[in-house]
Amino acid sequence: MDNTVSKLKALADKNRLRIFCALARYEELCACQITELLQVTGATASRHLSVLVSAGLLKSRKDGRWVLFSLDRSGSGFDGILQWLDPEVRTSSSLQNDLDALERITGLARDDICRQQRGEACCPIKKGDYHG
Amino acid sequence: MDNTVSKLKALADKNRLRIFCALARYEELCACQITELLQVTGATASRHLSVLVSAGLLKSRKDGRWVLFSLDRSGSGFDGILQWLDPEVRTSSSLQNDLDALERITGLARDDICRQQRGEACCPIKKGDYHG
DNA sequence: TAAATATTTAGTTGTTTGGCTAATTATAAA
DNA sequence: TTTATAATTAGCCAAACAACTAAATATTTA
Repeated sequence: MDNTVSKLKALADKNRLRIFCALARYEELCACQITELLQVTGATASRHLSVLVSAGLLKSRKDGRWVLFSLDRSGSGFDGILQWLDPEVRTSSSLQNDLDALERITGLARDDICRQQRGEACCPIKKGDYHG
Repeated sequence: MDNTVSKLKALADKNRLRIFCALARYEELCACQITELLQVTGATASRHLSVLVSAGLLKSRKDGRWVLFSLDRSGSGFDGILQWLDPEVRTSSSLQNDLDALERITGLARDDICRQQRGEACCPIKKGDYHG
């Protein structure tokens, strides 16, 4: 039962539910893509992701510098969760907005997302490129 | 979506999940029976119940002095919730304990439950009964 | 090996929450 | 109509939580 409460608590937050729904649509997303979707700091996104992983709803794997997250479908009752959430998701305009945003985000190179999150310009002048 | 988050928040508490599971088994329970089950004050039980009602998971009706609560099965996705929670409930020993407790509680007269909760003895001497 | 960088962890702050007691409301009984 | 009482609301406190910034960790590239 404590396990079930953990899962419910993990999903009972708007931003974490957005993450979960995003991953119901996109097989894998990295931390910086989630950060971009939620429009919060990387630290905040990371903490939300760790809550979902701890609850057994997400799993993660490392790919070089990036960490990729996906749904952990092995948990008991997982299909029930999806069956419950699916109709809610379909009818939520804010979650539809997220899907639009994700289409853009997944179309970008991850480096560019991170660069933008650091507040740098899109195409900074690299050392040696500027011959004034 | 806010609606969905409300439902998840409502269920994401141990005591509220216990209430929900109790009502999945017993068609109707009054506030004092829930209070007895959770072993909290009546005020606390009442607040938990109101959270569940506000989220659209429970409904209530008045029966004289008592208020009876039951699952509100009309909400969208309700079956999905039950399908998810059912296997979790079956395998939880603490929820099984609750079912045992409920068997006892539902076997008592509601007046007796309330009297006990007020800290009175089972069969108090009524005014005029004592001729010392 | 040194510098850059994606992610996580630590530490802080304001808000929410779950419990209690006391006061209030609504119904039943005397 | 007064008293008793089941339930709710108000007000309080400690614990949990979500967000941030800054520091640490791990990996890649120069």
